[in-house]
Amino acid sequence: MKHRSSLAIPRLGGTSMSIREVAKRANVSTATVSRAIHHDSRVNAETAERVWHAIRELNYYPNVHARSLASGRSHIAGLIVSDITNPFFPELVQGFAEAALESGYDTLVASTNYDAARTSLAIRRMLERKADGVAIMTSEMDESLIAELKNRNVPMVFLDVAEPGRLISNLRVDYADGVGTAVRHLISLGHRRIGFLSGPDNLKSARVRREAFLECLSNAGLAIEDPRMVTDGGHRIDGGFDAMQRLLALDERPTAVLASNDLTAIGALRAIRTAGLRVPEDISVVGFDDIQLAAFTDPPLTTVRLPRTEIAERAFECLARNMDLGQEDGTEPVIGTKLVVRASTAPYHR
Amino acid sequence: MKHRSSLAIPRLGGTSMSIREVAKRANVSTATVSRAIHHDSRVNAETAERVWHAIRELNYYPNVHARSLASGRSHIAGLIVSDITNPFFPELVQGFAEAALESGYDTLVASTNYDAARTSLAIRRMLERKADGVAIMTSEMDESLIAELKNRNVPMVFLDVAEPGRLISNLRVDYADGVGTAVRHLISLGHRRIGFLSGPDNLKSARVRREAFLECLSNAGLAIEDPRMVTDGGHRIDGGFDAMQRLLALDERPTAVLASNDLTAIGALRAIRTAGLRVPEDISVVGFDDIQLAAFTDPPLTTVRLPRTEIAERAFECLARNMDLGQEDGTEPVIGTKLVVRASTAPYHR
DNA sequence: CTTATTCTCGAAAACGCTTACACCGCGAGC
DNA sequence: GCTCGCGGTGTAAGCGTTTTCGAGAATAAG
Repeated sequence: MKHRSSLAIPRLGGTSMSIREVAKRANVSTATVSRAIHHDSRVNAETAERVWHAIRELNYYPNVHARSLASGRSHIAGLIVSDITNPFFPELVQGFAEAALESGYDTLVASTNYDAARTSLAIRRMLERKADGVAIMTSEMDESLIAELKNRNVPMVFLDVAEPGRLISNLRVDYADGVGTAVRHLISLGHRRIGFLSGPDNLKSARVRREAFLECLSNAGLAIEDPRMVTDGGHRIDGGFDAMQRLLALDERPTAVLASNDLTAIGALRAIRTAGLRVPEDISVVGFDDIQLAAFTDPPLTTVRLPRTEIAERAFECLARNMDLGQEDGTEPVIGTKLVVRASTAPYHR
Repeated sequence: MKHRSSLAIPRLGGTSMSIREVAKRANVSTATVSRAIHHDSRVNAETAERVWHAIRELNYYPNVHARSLASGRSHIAGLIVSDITNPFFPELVQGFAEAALESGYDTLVASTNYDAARTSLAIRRMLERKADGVAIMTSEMDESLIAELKNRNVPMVFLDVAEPGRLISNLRVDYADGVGTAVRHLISLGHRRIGFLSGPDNLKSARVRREAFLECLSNAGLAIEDPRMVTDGGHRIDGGFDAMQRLLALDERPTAVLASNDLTAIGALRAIRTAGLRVPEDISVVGFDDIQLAAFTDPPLTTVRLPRTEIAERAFECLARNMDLGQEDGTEPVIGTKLVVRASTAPYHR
């Protein structure tokens, strides 16, 4: 028994305190130290205090790898997003990571870049690192991949894509309501020819928004006659720019447009101005998401706020329910939206 | 010896393949399997093939926690940024994570939010997760914290804050050059009264940019007379807005301004327009960073491009040199900048 | 044909923690 | 007076790898 590894070979990482040193110092066994650390009620209060004292004195903190190996829990929460570069996501990541941290979880972020191979790799990483739970905030997700997680009993939470089930939750954003208030806002301003800059068709949430738009319009007796009035802006600035140009080229161009997200709206803003028109005098535009930037476009963008921080927190809550409380059921909280009226919309005139 | 843990208690995570099963399947010892996995040249090619075959058949992948525990290496790279919500960072995170992934590292991101407590916590997390290396892309970093990492021989790389040393690298951005070309650009357009919207004073890089600005101007014989011509925009949109308003209120307002970052410039853009003036006809503005958004402001922003992806890749390279190649020295690559001329600058007239 | 090398490989210790199980007083119940 | 239960604690097995050490076979050298 020639222990003392750290003495033999000064491994990378240097000498690090182990639970044994704490045990020795506190004059107890390693088991008791472990129990004290986990606030196990079975250890005598006095003993526990002695242990904590030693811990502080030695500036000890447990080796997470050993801990994970022994306990089977990694205390890592996975978060998969489509594109961290999209301004929608950083706040989401931040909120999630923060909530996770509060519960003692580290967050492993993966950005799929809308790419199947990367997505698959992302799941693989979650599996390898043995994430205790995974939040999947992207829709490009193969069934087989989530099956892999399901098989291993990894709790999951989705954003608007899956049905809740065992260990699976889903956040449902009330897009219909959001789109509805936006459209009604436009209608109440007197607009009748309203265009829509949709998102990529393979994105469920984008489809939902478009459907909601269409339905809302026909409910108001304004059903779209020209199908070209809804056109794909790809949820990106340049896509929005192009899409808006198409709308402007129409014989009967819209007097107002609703964009499927703010990036698209920003592109539209530029296209309109480039065409020599003014917002909101000539055309009103409303976005969707309310990214931070929306308040600083020119003019400031009227948009439907999608509460990212709330989404993030709810998402982690869902996971925590399964991870910490050991519940097996999934839930489906509804996320509300809110119209933020700024200066890119105005009454229709002329 | 009652092994079969996975049979006894179906732990969370389900039955997971272990190296022993592979060994059994390939008719070798676990040691050989381990060696085969690591492409150890000492294992016979034929045996290795047999092992790999078994691995594929069983869909086996190693338990990272066991691996980390035994090897002392976590294959986790830490990345600490000040604010992931700041559009400057997501690209950085993305680039870093990507580079890391290619070398088999997962990235643990921490956002300090410019807060000392959080920063301290971030370091702690890196320590606990035993990150093999840490990239520190924020300047609010206490000496004592980095000492903690240094003690444990964790390689580090900084962005413009530290001196390189043992296991410590530093990326040096050539701000002087960037600011220089921007100022010369403005001067060549005929501008003589040039204002500066600086960043927060506690940020080293912000100070450097301001100094460079001042020096560059005096080199050109245009030394600033009115100290109010350089004012703090806080590196944020609203800060830039306010700062620009202060500049506009001056008796002799500038005909061009250089902002310490793009966010500030965007705020300035709005302030100028709000004051009823036009960019670039009345005032030219140039930003710094070239965030994605800069191409889509109105007008598109002339700015100094700071290559974030390159920074990210270089940063990881620096760490990898120490982590993988085992070199002990640090380096200090210089990161160049490039002026991107768009439409927010124009010749001075009248 | 023996001895020294080189190749391959296996046994088993070690990594640092968790946890099932055993154990040891000690007051309570009969 | 003896068993029972229980709060507290220690012992040691086990988590799934990596890695040292040495053994055996095969090859090279003498």
